[in-house]
Amino acid sequence: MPTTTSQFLNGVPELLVLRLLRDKEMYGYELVEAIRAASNDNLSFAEGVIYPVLHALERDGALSTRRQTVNGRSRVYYSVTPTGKDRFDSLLAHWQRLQGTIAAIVETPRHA
Amino acid sequence: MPTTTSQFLNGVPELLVLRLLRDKEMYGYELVEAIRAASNDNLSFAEGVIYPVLHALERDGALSTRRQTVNGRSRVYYSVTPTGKDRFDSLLAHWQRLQGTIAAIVETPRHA
DNA sequence: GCATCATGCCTAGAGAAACTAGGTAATAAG
DNA sequence: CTTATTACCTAGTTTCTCTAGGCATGATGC
Repeated sequence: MPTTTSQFLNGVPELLVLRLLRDKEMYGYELVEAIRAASNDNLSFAEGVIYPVLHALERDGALSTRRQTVNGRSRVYYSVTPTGKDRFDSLLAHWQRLQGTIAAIVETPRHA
Repeated sequence: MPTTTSQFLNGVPELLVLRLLRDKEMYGYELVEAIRAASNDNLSFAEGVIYPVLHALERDGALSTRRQTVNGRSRVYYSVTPTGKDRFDSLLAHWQRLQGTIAAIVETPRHA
């Protein structure tokens, strides 16, 4: 059974990636730090989590890429496509709906 | 990639099972319906999801069982042990923390 | 000059969990 | 007498996070 840590995280990396990239394009390594910072160190997804998510989203047409070399290191900048925006909207709606449903159940004094 | 349905559900069955059983003991089949009802059909976990969760929680000492035959059909009633209550509390705290973190990020007008 | 660390990319394999798709059996309904 | 409902169960698939690496360049310390 789970260690009670790293629970509930299914789909969260994808949601956050789309959310942060919606504000501005970023490269993978930058995103890893951005998620940590935006969450006040509450959340920390390693590169091994983020890169596959980026690749999958790009494959699905939700992200587009642009390559650029800075200081001799090549970066891959990702930005959100219209498809990606739609995906984020529906993901977010889905999340909020779920969150509301669960809140209603756990906060009920007695079962309905 | 996911169909955007059935996302974010990691750990949710366990959370709801513990929550509903905290109010009153129930048997598996009943729980499946209870989750559907408590969520207004928003959530619907099949028996193939719920039964393994119940077995795992029992194995971990979070649930205790009582067998009873009603109308020739045998039911296995589950109730929450003190261990299970602790588990629910920490699971819930973990969920709420995550929920708050995500809410803060997605609701920020611009990235922090 | 040389080692170590930060930056920046990547993937393979493990592990965990939900989900599908069954199977068994008894009672109730048509 | 056939089908639906109740009630239990599990094996196998899928999907995803996570660990643990590998590769390469530039900066820092000694």
